[in-house]
Amino acid sequence: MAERGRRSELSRERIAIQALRYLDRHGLEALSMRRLAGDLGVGTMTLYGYFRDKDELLDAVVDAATAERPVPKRRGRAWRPYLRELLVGMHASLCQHPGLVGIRLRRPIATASAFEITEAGLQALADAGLTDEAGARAFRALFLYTFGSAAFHAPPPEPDDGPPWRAVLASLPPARYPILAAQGLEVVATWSRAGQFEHGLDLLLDAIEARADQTDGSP
Amino acid sequence: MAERGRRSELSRERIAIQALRYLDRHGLEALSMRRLAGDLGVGTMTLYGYFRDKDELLDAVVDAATAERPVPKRRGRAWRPYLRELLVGMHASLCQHPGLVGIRLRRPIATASAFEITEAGLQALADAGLTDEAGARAFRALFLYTFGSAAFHAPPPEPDDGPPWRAVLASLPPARYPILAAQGLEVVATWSRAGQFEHGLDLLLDAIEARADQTDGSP
DNA sequence: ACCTGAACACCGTTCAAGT
DNA sequence: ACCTGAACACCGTTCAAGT
Repeated sequence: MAERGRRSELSRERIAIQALRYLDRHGLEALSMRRLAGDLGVGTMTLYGYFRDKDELLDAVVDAATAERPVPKRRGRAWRPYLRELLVGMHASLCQHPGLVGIRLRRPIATASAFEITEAGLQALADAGLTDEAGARAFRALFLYTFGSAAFHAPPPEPDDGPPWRAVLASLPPARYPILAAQGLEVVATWSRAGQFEHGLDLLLDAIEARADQTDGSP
Repeated sequence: MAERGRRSELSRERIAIQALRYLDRHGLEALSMRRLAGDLGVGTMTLYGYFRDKDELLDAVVDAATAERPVPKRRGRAWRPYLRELLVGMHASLCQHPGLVGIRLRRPIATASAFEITEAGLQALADAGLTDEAGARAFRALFLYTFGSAAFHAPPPEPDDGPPWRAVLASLPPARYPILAAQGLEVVATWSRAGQFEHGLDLLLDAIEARADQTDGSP
């Protein structure tokens, strides 16, 4: 009898890709070795033939997501638009796969492919005229801001009962919270509006450019 | 017979403070209802008389940590040094209690006490001359950068086997990673050096100040 | 009123056994 | 070689019972 044929194609990569799909659909909390194995139509312990433990599998999931969106090529662009594209892409990738944030938070990923974006960013900042140290610090700041933005991008899967802030904002005593009591809803709406990430990113790039000009000694 | 007397003082606050201590010592992964109850010398189910579920307990832990470090008073200071102190304090609090990062990441906290720092920050930015929207966006950028910085501050409890990057950095092919292959260790060392957080914070404040001056119309 | 043991439906992982 | 059921030491939470 012809089998479904799923098991015959089992590999580290196939398992990681399926895990990423599971993550996108059900979230990090729901991803267990037992459920992933069931999804793949194999016994739970089969997965341990491909990965030492769950952490090693999650590392492979991060790599699978990284491979999905290669670091863009420079193609002669100026440092600033290129750097901006690097980080907008990283932000989009993390927002597309929100589960990755939790994985990378628990234990920083240090693989060669994870360093590709770092290399590209440092190169761009060197071209901008920053010293090695200023470039390293500036890229780290951009990375941390991008990661923080993605971490707070969406209350993962359940906005069930309306905006969770509304009741709290309405209850703030105006004497102690003059701004939020009056305009809290607008403030919160601004935060989740499109362009918020890019706004902060452009602030950082403004400051980096200003310092680069200073270092250059040009007027 | 005189009991140890621990149970008689049980309250939401006492439980939350003990949970925070447990979190600091053993990390978020290790904190279970069973172990916390054992720590307090009560049965596991006793905790459910004070909190509906674990999430509600974790919210109380965040509040306990927030109460520990009140939002500093303005006391007539200029907007920029004050705003800087607000965020340096938040960063220090998150680094002092690394488990809080994981809690707040899973589900944004929206309590009145969590909004205190927002109110203070928005007030400072209004004094700087930013519009309501620019102030809301700038504060959000500062908050997200600060949170991201704290999230990557320390690989929680185990740097066991030396720097985890060393081997990976040494293996990067210089042709594709010219900067990191040559100076990877210095780059990574710069990231974890004291002052990295403040460096990025000052970049953001520089850009905010520059835009504020522009809005003012002053030369 | 306040507390709690037993039980249920889950985890990740080890081990010894299957083919 | 590759796969896997049973078992172990855990979870959060419900329920019914204790005082």
